[in-house]
Amino acid sequence: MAKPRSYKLLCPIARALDRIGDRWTLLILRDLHAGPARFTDLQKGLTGIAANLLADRLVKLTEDGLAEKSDGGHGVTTYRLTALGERTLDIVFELAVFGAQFAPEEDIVTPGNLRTVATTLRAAARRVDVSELGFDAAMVVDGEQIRLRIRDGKADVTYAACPDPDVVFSIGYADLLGISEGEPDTPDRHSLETRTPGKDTEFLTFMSRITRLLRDGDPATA
Amino acid sequence: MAKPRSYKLLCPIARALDRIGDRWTLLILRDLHAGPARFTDLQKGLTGIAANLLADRLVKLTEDGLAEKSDGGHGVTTYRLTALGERTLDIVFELAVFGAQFAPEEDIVTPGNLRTVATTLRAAARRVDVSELGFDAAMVVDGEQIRLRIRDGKADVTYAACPDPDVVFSIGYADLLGISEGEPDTPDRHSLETRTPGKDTEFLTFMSRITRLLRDGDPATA
DNA sequence: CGGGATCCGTTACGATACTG
DNA sequence: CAGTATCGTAACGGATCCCG
Repeated sequence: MAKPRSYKLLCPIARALDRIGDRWTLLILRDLHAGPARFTDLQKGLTGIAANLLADRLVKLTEDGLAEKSDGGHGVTTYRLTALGERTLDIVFELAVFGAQFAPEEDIVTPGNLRTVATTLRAAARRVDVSELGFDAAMVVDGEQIRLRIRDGKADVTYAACPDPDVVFSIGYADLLGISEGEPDTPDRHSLETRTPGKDTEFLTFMSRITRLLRDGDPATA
Repeated sequence: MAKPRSYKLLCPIARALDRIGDRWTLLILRDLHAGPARFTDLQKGLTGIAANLLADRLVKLTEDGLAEKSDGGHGVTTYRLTALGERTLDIVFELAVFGAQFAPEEDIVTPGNLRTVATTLRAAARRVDVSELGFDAAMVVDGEQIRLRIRDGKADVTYAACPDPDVVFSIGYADLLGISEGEPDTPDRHSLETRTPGKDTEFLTFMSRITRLLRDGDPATA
């Protein structure tokens, strides 16, 4: 890599932007927060970022110690965040809260996968109190599975299938976003299947805290 | 303005980046968080951003409702954040915490003013408990004045002179950053002048909370 | 002098094609 | 599948000029 543009300022904000301020970089981090991903997974989730750009960004993220190659098993290589890279989750979360205020463009392109949803949920879940909750939920958004595992006061959200879930929650992407941005939820916008009695209530409690946090941006009011 | 690049994604993170993801934009917001600024103030604080870029960015920020022109008095026009623009402070703060972990470049360029310092302090101050504190402090960093006004549980930090301060705290920019990033403070790195007896202790309490927050990124431990 | 607009060379981006 | 190579286009960066 030739040395890229840098602000060369002492300011910590500029130092951060030198690492993650390039176009696409924060969206790549967003998708990586959903769990390890292959090159092609990332390319799909980012709606057709040019392959050379994705390659460049992954090299830079690796050089800066935010991401690394890992063995995904079966001979495939995956990329995943390092401990340093994980620390961008708070930035990503604040961006999500801020961005939710704006109306989407007219001509939306739909992404090839919904890693983005898992990341937004993960970021929000880390900020709400789940101390009295415990369940495994499969969240099915437009047919794609997101695994929510709540236990011991910690929430783990990953873009992956959830084996043996307590509840299965199905919803469309547009409905989910709308609800988390303040639109009223109605029974026809989602379906909830309970496999372990009582866990549905816990799940709904969790979801209501998440959506309130995303709407208000402030854990204190959630 | 011709329509600029846009991710055109439904994802709230992408919607945020469509507004503030362009190069320089977040640094402009950073400087605006320190208070209303003239075109030239911004140009100085950003170490010589090209004038056309700054003009473009200000137009876009205005169109998107994040900033607006205002009358700075004496016939000068200034730019300031709107209520919507103010909401980027959490993003800027998370960037500062994240960026503080990285060593600065070898060949640093020094900015024409230290608005950046006021913003970082402002963002951090908003997250620490100041309920039992109350003072007006003039913070002099490399000769530039930052006003800290703490009262009624709220902290207001602005890049401006502070008339009649309770304490005057002087320090160099590099020292201030170093201390807030974990280096030990020593008496020779700063000077503290007390004009209202007792307020120096309050000020030092405040500063220790701020630096701990910036170092750890977590208010709970501060 | 502050607040830009214009011009132009350089760099980064984006789309497509191609390769191990 | 996981990238590399090429190339046209758009954005950036520096300089200069303009206007009140």
